[in-house]
Amino acid sequence: MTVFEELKARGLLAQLTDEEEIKELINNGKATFYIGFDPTADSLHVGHFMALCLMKRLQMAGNKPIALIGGGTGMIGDPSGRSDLRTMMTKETIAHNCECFKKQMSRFIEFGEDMKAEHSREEKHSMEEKHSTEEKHSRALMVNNADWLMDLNYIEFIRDIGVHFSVNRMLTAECYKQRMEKGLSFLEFNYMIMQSYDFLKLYENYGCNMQFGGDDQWSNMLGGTELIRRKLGKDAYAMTITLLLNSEGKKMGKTQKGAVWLDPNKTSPFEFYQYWRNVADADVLKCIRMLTFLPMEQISEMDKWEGSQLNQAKEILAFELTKLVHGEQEAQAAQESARSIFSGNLFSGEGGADMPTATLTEEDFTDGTIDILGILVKSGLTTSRSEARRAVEQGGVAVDNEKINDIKTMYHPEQLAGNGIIVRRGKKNYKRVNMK
RNA sequence: GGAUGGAUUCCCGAGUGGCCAAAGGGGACAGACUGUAAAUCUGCUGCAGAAUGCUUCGGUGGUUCGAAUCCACCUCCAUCCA
Repeated sequence: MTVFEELKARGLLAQLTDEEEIKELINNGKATFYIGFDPTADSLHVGHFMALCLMKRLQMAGNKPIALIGGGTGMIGDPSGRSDLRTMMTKETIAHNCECFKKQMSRFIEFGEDMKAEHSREEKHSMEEKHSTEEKHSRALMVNNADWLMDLNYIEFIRDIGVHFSVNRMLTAECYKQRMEKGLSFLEFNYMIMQSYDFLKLYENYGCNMQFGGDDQWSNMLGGTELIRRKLGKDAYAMTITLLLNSEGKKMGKTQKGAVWLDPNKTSPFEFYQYWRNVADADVLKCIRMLTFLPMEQISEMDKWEGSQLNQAKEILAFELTKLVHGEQEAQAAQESARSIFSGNLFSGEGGADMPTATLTEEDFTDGTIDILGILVKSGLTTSRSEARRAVEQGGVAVDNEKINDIKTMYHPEQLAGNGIIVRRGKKNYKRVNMK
C-alpha cells in the first residue's frame, strides 16, 4: 500500500489541489512539505497530534517535513473557524509557547537527522542553523516564521505581496464567512496573506512544494499556492486533513475543561487514557483509523465489532495513543489503573498505582477532624462546599467503595495515614487522599 | 464624526422599581438503566448554611425605604450614515 492509499484509507484526506500530482510526489518521496503550528498555548493538543502523525507517515515515505512554528502569525491570530476575536497574546507568551512546541515536537518527529539515526536533542539546534545548506531528503526542519515576518516593511510588503490579493476574493473565502456577521478586524484579515507569504518563503528557501493542514486552513493554504503561481509562475500544492469530529459534529480532543493536552503536566497520562477510553461507540473506529499506526488489516477486523465488544476497541485506542504520546510504560500504568478502578473492587490498599493523589496537611483539619465536604474540596474533586454537598446528597460520593450518605461524615488524620483513602465523585472521578 | 440598538449567572436568552439568586432552553454535574458507550427518565446547576444569611446582572457614581430594572458619566460591541 502506498502512503497516499494509506492516508486515503484512513480517511485523513479532506481536500487536495491536484490529487494526481500530490499522489505522485508523496508516494515517491519527492515532496518537501510544511505544516504550520500557531503557538496559541504552551502545549500541543490532539489536533496538532494528527498533523504530527501525518508528518511522520510522510517522512517514513521519504518526504521531507518542515514544521513551521507561527511565532509571527501568532502575533495576528487566525480567524478561521472562530466566531469571536482572538485575544492578542504578548510577544513573551508567544516566544514561550514556541519553545514549548519545539520541545514537544521533537518527541514525535526526527529533526535535522536522518530518520533512522538516533540522536540527541542538542544536535537539532545545530541543524537548524544550517538549514539552507544541503541535507538528506528525509530530515525534518523546524523553522519559525517570526524570522521573516517580524522585520517586514509595510509599504514594501503590500507593494510586493499585497497586489496579488483580491479583497473581493478573500471576502468570499469560507474562513471569513462566520466572521462577516460578527465582525472581523483588519488585523485578522491579514492572516491569510501572512500564511500565503510563509508558503512562498518556504518555497523559495527550502523548495517546499506542498502544504498540509487542518481542513479549516483550506482557504489560507490556497492563498499560498496562488501567490506562488502569481509571483514565481510555479506550481505548489495543498492538501488538508479531515478534522477529527465526533458523531455530534464537535471537534474531538476537547473537554469542558479545555483541550486534551499532550503535555503530561497539563493532562496526565491517566486522564489522557481515559479520554480515549470514553469516546462514543460511533467514534472509536474513526479515531483508531485516523490517529493510530495500527495496520489497516487489523483495523478492518475491528470494524466488524459491535456492541459491548467495542469496549475492547476503546481500550486499544486508549492504549495505543497513550503509548504514542507518553510512552509504553505510562500507557501500561494508565491501563492498569483504569482496569482496577473500573473492575469495581478498588480499595485503598492495592491498585491505582498512578492514581491522582491529594495530600492533606495538619492545617486542613479543624480540631483534629475534617468532614467529607472538606475532603472533596481539598482534593479538588469539587470546587466548592456547595457542590460537594450536592454530590453527597445525590448519592454521588463514595470512600473506599462505600457510599457516603451523611454530609457530616468526619475523618481523622489517622484514617488518612499511609495509603490514605480513595474518594470517588461520580462514576469516573477518583482521587487518593492521604496525609503528609 | 453622526444616528440607533445592545452588554444579564458556563452559553443562548427572558426580566424594565419590591413577589429576583433572577423564567425558558442548551451544556455541565449527580442518580437510575447500561458496556467506563449512546438514547431515555429523574434530580441538580452563585457562595456559606440547620434556619437563614451573604455576594452577583459591562464599569463608576447617583436617585430611592428598596435598583438587573430609573438618572449621569465611562468602556466595549453591532447596524446604518459619513
